[in-house]
Amino acid sequence: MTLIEIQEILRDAVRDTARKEFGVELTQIAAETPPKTELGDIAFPVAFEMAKLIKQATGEKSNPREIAEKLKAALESIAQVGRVEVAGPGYLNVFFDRSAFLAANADAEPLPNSSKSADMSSPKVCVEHTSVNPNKSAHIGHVRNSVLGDTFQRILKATGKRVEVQNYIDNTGVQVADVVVGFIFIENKDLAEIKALDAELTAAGKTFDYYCWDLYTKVGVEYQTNEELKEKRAEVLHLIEEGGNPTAELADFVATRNVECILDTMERLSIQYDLLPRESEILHLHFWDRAFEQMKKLGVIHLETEGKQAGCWVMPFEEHSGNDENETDKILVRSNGTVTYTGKDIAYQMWKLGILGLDFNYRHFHKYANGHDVWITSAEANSNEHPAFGGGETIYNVIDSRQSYPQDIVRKGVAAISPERGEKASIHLSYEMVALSPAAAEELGFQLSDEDRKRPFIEMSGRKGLGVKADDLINRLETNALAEVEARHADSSDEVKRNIAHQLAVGALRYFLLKFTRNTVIVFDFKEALSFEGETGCFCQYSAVRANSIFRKLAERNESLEDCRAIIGDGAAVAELFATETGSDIWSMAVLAARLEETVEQASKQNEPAILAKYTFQLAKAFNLFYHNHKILVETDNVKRAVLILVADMARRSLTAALATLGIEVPEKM
RNA sequence: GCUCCCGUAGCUCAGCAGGAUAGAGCGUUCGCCUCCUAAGUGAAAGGCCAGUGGUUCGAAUCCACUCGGGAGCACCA
Repeated sequence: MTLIEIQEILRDAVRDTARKEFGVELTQIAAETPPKTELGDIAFPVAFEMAKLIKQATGEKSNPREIAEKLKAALESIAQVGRVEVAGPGYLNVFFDRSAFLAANADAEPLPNSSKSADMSSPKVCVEHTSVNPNKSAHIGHVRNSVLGDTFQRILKATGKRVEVQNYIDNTGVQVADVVVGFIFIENKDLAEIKALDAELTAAGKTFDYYCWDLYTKVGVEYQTNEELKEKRAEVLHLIEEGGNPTAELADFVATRNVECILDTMERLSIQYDLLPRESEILHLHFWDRAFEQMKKLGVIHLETEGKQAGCWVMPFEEHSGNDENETDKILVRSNGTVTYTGKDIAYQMWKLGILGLDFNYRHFHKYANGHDVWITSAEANSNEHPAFGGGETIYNVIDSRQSYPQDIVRKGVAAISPERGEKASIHLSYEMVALSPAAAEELGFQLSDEDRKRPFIEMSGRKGLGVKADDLINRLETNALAEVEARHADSSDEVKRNIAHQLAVGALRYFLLKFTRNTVIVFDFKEALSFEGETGCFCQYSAVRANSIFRKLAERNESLEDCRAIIGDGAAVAELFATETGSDIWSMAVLAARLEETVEQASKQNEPAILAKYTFQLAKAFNLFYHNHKILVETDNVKRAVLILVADMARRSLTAALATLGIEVPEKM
């Protein structure tokens, strides 16, 4: 019986007793973890609420402690419960039958639902993340998006959801046009020359996306003084959108090469995708026209005939309070007949939900080293063997909080077209940006104005070339980690050492980005991001590595977990052990390890990966303490030794599963 | 002008379907490797939870207002 199951039984018992004994109907019953193990394993502060409800119903005042006493009797009759205490003004503190719990959970799967995620009958959800404009390399702000999205999809899978991961490619936008302008009009290169340049860069160990990063900045600077060049941008943008011309072909090469580079960067962080939907296909397959038809038919959009918006198709949007300058209605089709970004996004969101009535064509894009396939949309139907994409029950869009307003419009627009699915089918997983401290910006070599220097943080900007590039940071982390590994395991092979350094770098970066809750602005600090000590991914990995080394030693001695279970027998001696002070200490490790499933559920429900990150750290810290306090292998009391081993095993399996859900691997040694 | 987010230890952050003594990490000071990995660990110091008022048996947590800081409100994407 898992912890979640026991909790449900307890809740039911509380609810039944409240109804039978007091005539009170409880809807939600809050269960909390007491601050200390001495105060029990689960606490219900429910008697206070009941006293209030009874007073409302009958007008009679009742004593919370007396209510708690009655509930106590009901809960104590449950098999999994050892005893119940009424504490303080009326807390109901439940203590499990510890030895029975250990026997039932010692070999339990820490995340029992995760296997269901591969089952085609499980509900499907889509998670869109990354979506970096394919005109330059990714920076640390993009990585926050990707790590958040990737971790969240892992959390959803751990709860048994079937997940499709999409990375939207805006390959026809102005950002791509700007780099194309740079190649054609500043560098005077044609497609063949760009391909040659790409080959040169690759041969020199450099990357195309880094080259574009600099070129993009250069174009931005040039625009400030060169009006002629700015006019070229509009021309280029138009040619790209139209397609079927040399400029569009050049742009496609540039965008695709950048996508490949960004996918490489993300793969270094264990981030993979299922599908890359592109804006070019949304245009060429006329997704918007279909959405437009539906919206007109349903009357959720109308043609404005007078006023400032005359000639535009607009969607009423009352919730947004406009002022004199900003209208309250949102324009979806401009007076010149072109569709706005928001309009396209509504059509795309409809496709994701499977209510557009159109589909993309697909072709295979790339096979990852682990065999996973990623597909890309295509205008031509040139592959008939592809998985079914889109049509998710719920859609999670990982997009930073600055886009809350447009996301809100998309959600409301889609809900207007499909009221039965409603707004709840579209979830904006918003997060605050990663910014630079003024000091960090200067460390990167940027000149700041006096005004900027006084600001709490400086926003990163791809246009200005201001940002910490993802690969640079990963490289620095790997270099630092390698030096540490070198110092500890000089005799290992280079390949082993590099692999460990890589795993540590990934752990450090992912944990660093996940420990902050979504609505906290991360003011990037090199020292903190590069740290391997304290509250870091490395700390958690180290804890797991130490745990594994215990079991490596055990295996060398030909001892197994089955032996431990045999030693425990009927559990009478275990119950005696858990009743002592040291036993209580051991118990608290076991019960914390058993809370992983509950924590993952909570992180999923609240759309907050940081909850899992914090738990993982807490678990690692608890294990370090456990490891420090109990010398497991040399323990002479047989029963205690067996219990220590079983609990250590629970902890390391929970820790490993928690880390895996965060996208962090456990190195073989550190 | 309107909307949203943030304000908790010297610094960076958790805690916020109201509940037990407000927690971590970094930094500071003093300790711990004959023993399963010291990337570890013990202890100390450090708090009017921005302010005011309200709701409540009970508020860091909910409500209102005020003050600071940030983001957003396009026929841009």
